[in-house]
Amino acid sequence: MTSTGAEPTRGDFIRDIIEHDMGTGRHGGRVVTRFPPEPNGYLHIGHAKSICLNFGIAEQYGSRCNLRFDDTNPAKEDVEYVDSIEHDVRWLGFSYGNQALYASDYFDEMYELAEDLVRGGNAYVDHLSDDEIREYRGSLSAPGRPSPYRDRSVEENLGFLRQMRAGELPDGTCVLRARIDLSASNMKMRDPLLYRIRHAHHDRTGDAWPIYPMYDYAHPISDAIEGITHSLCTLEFENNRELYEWVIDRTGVSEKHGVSRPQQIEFARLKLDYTVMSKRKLLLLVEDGLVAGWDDPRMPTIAGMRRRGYRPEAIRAFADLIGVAKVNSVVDIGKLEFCVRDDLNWVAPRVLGVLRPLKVTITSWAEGEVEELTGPYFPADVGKPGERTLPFGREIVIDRDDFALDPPPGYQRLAPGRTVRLRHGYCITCEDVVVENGEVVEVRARHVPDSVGKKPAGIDVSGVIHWVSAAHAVPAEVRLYDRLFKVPRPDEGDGDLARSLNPDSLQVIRDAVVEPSLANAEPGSHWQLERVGYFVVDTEDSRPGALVLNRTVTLRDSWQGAADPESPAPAAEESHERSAKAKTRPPKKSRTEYRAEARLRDPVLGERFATWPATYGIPEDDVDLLTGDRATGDLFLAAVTEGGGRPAAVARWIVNELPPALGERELADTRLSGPTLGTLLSAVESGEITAQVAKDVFAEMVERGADPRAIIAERGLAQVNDEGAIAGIVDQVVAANSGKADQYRGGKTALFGFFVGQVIKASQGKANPQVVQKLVRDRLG
RNA sequence: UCGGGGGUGGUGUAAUCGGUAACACAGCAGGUUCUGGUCCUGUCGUUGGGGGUUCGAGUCCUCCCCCCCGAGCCA
Repeated sequence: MTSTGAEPTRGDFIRDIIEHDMGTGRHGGRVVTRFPPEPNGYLHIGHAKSICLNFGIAEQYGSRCNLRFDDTNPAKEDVEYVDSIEHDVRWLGFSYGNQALYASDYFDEMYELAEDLVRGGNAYVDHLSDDEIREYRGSLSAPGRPSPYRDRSVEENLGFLRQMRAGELPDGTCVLRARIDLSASNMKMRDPLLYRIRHAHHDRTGDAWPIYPMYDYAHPISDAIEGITHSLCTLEFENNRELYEWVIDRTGVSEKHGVSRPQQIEFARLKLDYTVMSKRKLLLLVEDGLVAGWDDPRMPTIAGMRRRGYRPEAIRAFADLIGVAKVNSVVDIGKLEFCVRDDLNWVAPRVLGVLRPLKVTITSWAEGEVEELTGPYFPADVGKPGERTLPFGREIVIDRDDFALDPPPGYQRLAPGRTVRLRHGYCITCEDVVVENGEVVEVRARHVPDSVGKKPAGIDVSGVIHWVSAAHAVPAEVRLYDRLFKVPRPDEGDGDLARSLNPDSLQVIRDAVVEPSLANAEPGSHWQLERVGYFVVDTEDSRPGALVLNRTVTLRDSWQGAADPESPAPAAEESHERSAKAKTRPPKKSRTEYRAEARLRDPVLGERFATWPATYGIPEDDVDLLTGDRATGDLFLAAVTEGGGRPAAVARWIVNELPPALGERELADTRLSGPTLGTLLSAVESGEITAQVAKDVFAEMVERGADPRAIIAERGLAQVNDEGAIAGIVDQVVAANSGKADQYRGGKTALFGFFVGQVIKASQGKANPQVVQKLVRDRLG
């Protein structure tokens, strides 16, 4: 396994859609995406997922992904963020042409289109206050009502809009609203705001604009202007899609630019456990001084992860690992750590460093004598070249954790009387210990002569430990980072972030030492301190002579003796109570209720519902489904009375097979007739054709009103019952899948369905399934 | 007058036409190893629940349950 940066990206539902669009030529074979951050905060790992998705698709199709700043709200935005965002995107390894784009570049065109909307009666200026607008908008379960200003003349509206644009009106005086539908069940369509007045200075347009467009207006237009084909956003914008399409449609902006209309596709945003992802909460951490800044190595920001020592390759591998879907999910942060280790394993040279030094005197080694040992930078399995020298002398230091007076079972380190190997060096045997105030302050040991690179004969070596020559040790400050929060879901509960913080998320060790080869390590360089973890030389605080190392991630530690204080999250007892938010929402009406209402409105349906169970002897559940509308019931009636179908069979077929055959169509829009349905079902019941074939025929009947008899006759679709004929197919299938046949005989009986399926498929659905089953069973015995 | 989107192992994501529930992480058990790392092997599952259609259902029909989103002059 290698670092996964170059591995092929797995398919996902978005790429499926794109593939499909390429096939149908929906966008003229083009794929153009965009990443549209608002410059009001730093990018985090969640954005990284979106960046990898959008830019990854562009790379995959050899096309383009635009970086476009959604700078439509000057009150919240800042150039500081623009710079950091551009830097982060490039650091992740993506490029976006010559320069970043800005929604504000399109303000002129947006305004022109807004006037068009007014002229076309599709927008109006509303003088209601914000409170009134909210009130007039209604609620989730009650329709809104129109503003008294909704029906002013085009001329009046145009006049007000131009006053707004000219800066003649103070903030809040009025707004431009789309004129759609105050009773829409989608709240986003209840005459949404398009422009609001903001006498604010904009970083790019200066004071040129006293009005600014809303997201729902600016976004689709920006996409269209740039010729975006697939506009990917997160799930919470699903309700906005209808409005997105309305704007594209009513402004005609795509047609004006001669491009296909962009389509919005939503996917689930990334959630990670043991961290928070919302910009607001991250800002809170920074402002409250809970972390040292946006680039604090504990932050899930790209800047923070970079400083922590994560490489872009790891982040991209992570994005690839977690995939893209529409399910709200929470990713285990261990997966990120896995990607980081998997990446660093191949790039970080191995060196020795001691975090909590314990002095070891090699009593058998002459004072002042130094031996230059050598050690490769990489283990054999990584197989990269390079080595450095490791001076060894009478006095060395080892980690306190690597010595125990009273070693626990399974301890593979140093203890009184035991021998361990010093990594790349001699084996040493502990023969004495100096204790002061109950604490071991020095270990005295003898070295085993001639044990470098050789197994010492007759001596049991407990393990291998890391060490540094005391005389040559390079002092270092080591910052041990751990997850910022101690609970898996800091977002839940009362939301008091401070109380969920992990008090041990940062531990600073000032008296660590590392081997001399690290003395001039470059800021930003990655190292593995063997047996300790991966580290990066801090880019901000490390100085020549004052090394600062950040722990990027620990090594995987499978030693049970290693006390692991991170107790796994107590499986949050699944509460069967509805969530607080769910309770505030009105209940949905079921389909049963809709059908019942339809029957109340239409006495004919009501009568059918009441009498059919007895008249035709079919289950009430089926009757319910047949009597929710006239067309379905009429079809049933015709199939039974005119087509001679058996009522129960007709009902079952209409209930189970009609909806999928219909797809998006309405029954009334098809040429399906009751009598032909009756004919088809009689053919099935008599054994003339198989159910499988009947479904295919039925699809054509729905599609083009075909006559089942004709299709069956023309194509020779009669059911095949002849054992000899079927046995031939069975033999072919078994021969073609001899490996699977062996597996089956070996006990993998789940393959039975596979073989039956293959045979039936080979017979084009005509083979009698019971006969096929019997023969397959006989043949595979 | 409510509407929209979802539910596959502990976790994330797959599964052509309805036809072997797969891959990875984590866990557990071994093996290799001068890192308790890496690597290798094995092990762990009947798709939220019920009913139905079908020779065969994660996939189709149906009822129920659960979760998420929407009433900013935020994005």
